[in-house]
Amino acid sequence: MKEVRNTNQKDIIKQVIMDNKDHLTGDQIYDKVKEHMPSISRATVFRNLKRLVQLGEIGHIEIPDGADCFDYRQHEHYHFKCNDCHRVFDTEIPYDKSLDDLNPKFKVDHHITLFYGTCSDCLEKRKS
Amino acid sequence: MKEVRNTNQKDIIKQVIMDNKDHLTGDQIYDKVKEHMPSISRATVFRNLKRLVQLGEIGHIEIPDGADCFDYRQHEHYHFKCNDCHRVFDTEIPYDKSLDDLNPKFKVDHHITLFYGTCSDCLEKRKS
DNA sequence: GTAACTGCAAACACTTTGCGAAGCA
DNA sequence: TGCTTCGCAAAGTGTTTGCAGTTAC
Repeated sequence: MKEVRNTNQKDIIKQVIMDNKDHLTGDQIYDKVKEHMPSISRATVFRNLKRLVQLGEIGHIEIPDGADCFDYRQHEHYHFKCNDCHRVFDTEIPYDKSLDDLNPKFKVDHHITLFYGTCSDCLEKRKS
Repeated sequence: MKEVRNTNQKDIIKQVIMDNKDHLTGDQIYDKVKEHMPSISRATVFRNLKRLVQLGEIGHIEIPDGADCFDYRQHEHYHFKCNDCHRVFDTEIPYDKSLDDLNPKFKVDHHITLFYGTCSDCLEKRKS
């Protein structure tokens, strides 16, 4: 088992994610972390995000088009992505683990569902 | 309305997708098309794939990690991606359009669901 | 004829990697 | 001390774009 060390940069990255209720991309996290530690490098952010996901300390949202997102939530849930502003939101739809067992051909580990459409903010903007 | 022209390269790209029952990435399609037309450029392949998707002539599978795939079928369905060989397969699970209406906060257009796990081929290989 | 399409190369967004230096246990 | 992590720059992957020349209608 590989030893895991605590570093300042890791703490700050974690803090940024915890403090932020949005879903941030790696790059957005990098920008925010740099406010607290201007010398940090992008590679360090991505490396730590990967480690934190593996440790189960943060959640990872896989997005087909564009950058993957990270959030503080642990339990699985579905997401919605706005085609206009490209932001990612949580949905209220409950995660249905039983779907994984519907496929006899594969040994399914988990699944993701992503809804596409227009968020309320962008619907508003479109009217005006 | 913009005029759409038929070109040789577009026909070949379409043919490659129709002939192939797998789910190919843009790059894989490029490789196959080049067998028939060595002078074709990658940009042309991607441009035509995009057009064909917009015209509804081919399907587009959005994959979070790695390259997007294209296939010949029109109707929506879910996919499975093997974590070992990274191939993408169709699932038998019926597309549930009604999920789109469960979210009052957003105007949902469509959704994708992607299952992750191990395909039967890779399960076999793992045993040996 | 003229708009759409092509090939090329360069740019792009996001992420990973190699390497020597720094720092935690 | 020794292994993890860091910062930097460079590479990698998948895709798009700008442009000048070519082609379909």
